[in-house]
Amino acid sequence: MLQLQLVREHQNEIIDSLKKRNIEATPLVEKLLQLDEERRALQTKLDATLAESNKLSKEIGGLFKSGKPQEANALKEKTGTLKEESKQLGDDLNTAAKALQDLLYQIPNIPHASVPAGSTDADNEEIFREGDIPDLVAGALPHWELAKKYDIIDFELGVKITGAGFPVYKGKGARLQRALIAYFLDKNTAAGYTEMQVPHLVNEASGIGTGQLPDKEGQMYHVGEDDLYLIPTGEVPVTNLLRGDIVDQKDFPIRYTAYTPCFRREAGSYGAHVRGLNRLHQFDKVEIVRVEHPDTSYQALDGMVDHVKGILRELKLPFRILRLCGGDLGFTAALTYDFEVFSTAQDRWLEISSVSNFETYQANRLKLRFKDEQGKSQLAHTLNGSALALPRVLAGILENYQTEDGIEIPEVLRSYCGFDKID
RNA sequence: GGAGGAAUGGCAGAGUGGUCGAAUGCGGCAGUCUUGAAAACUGUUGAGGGUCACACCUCCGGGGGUUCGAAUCCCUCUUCCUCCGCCA
Repeated sequence: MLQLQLVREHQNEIIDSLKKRNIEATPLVEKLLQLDEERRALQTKLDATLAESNKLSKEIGGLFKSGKPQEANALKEKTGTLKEESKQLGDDLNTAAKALQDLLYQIPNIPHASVPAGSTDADNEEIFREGDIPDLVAGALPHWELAKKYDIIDFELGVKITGAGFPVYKGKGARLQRALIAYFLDKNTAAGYTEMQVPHLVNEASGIGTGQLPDKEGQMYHVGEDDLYLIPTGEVPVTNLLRGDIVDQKDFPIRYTAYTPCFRREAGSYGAHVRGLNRLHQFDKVEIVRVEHPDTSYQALDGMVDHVKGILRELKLPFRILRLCGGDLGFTAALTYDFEVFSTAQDRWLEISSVSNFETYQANRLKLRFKDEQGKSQLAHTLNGSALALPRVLAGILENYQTEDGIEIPEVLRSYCGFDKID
């Protein structure tokens, strides 16, 4: 959520920036500022009314004490009208504040200056590429064929017990999953991230804090009876650990990592490009989250990008990094880098990590602040990224490491797996 | 799931209808003393709105009510604790 004061002071810059998202925000912003003025006018009026009635109450108390009940009762009459007035003003204020809030929820984050204009993923800007695309044997298979051939992932079995998009990992496939999780967590903790285990269901306040709610309910599984949501990403519970906190500046950087399963309804996405592990309702991910001082958050973002690079290098997977264009940028992000691994057998790039700076957008909803040198509270910056999402990394490994007599396990994972080949 | 108790500032903990945004202690910050530190002493120390700055307003778990006036009384929800039941 944008800060109102910022909108007031930089109305035109904000409208300009939002054009990168292909949003004509002028009417929205104008309405917002108008509501804001209304709200403040109401607040001022209400405050004055309350001030007067507070004053009268004190006088009445004094009169009763000094034994002048008639005079006190005369004053009581007056407070009656004030009470009605303040009740009405209070209701109006709530209505205005609610309308303001609703509108504020509809405005996405302002893209960072470096975000390229554009409308689709075709407009994303490739900023880095590394790794050799392997020459595969003739008849190389996509991962869903490999999964069947070596009996390591069973999609049909998942359909039987739950539905499409809930795969069952078997034998060496299951072990490889566990190995990847352990390996990622080890890499992240070695880089200074504190490992956390967090709930996989969250309440409404958490969903609002990181921006999944309101409006994006449809993407999450909702447990109606208890009004809880299955997390679509570890970002939600991990970032919300600090909701409502005022942290000490000395605590920066705050760095967390967590493994969680992720649950996504993915309503309406079907077709050939979602085969196999490419798009699932339940998948595993290791997330990294940072809370930073505004002055250093972009350095932190670069650090996260380098960290993910390092992991992909060790795994020896060919990858590229994209700077997302305005049209492809998530609602709450100011700047996002996507990592994609090239899947040779599918002959396409697979997104395996997304690293973003949300600046104060989430922090404003979370009320996540810190004390600056002057002792004043300021909103912190929040960032997060995948390090990494498992299914497509697995797909990339299976497809790029296949040989005629089995799938090689990347060097760095062998000690975690306890085997060096799937055959 | 059943019965009872509780929820106050960073923490502990007073406060049962008026002058209480709230005693006191600890912690934090600043200072005095000291070569320096500790101790001791002095001062200071919640958040939000609003204002050029004040004034002023709101907040004692959340919501609603009673009252001229609520941290304090009533209703309700949530959470925590104790006991019972169940249980990995």
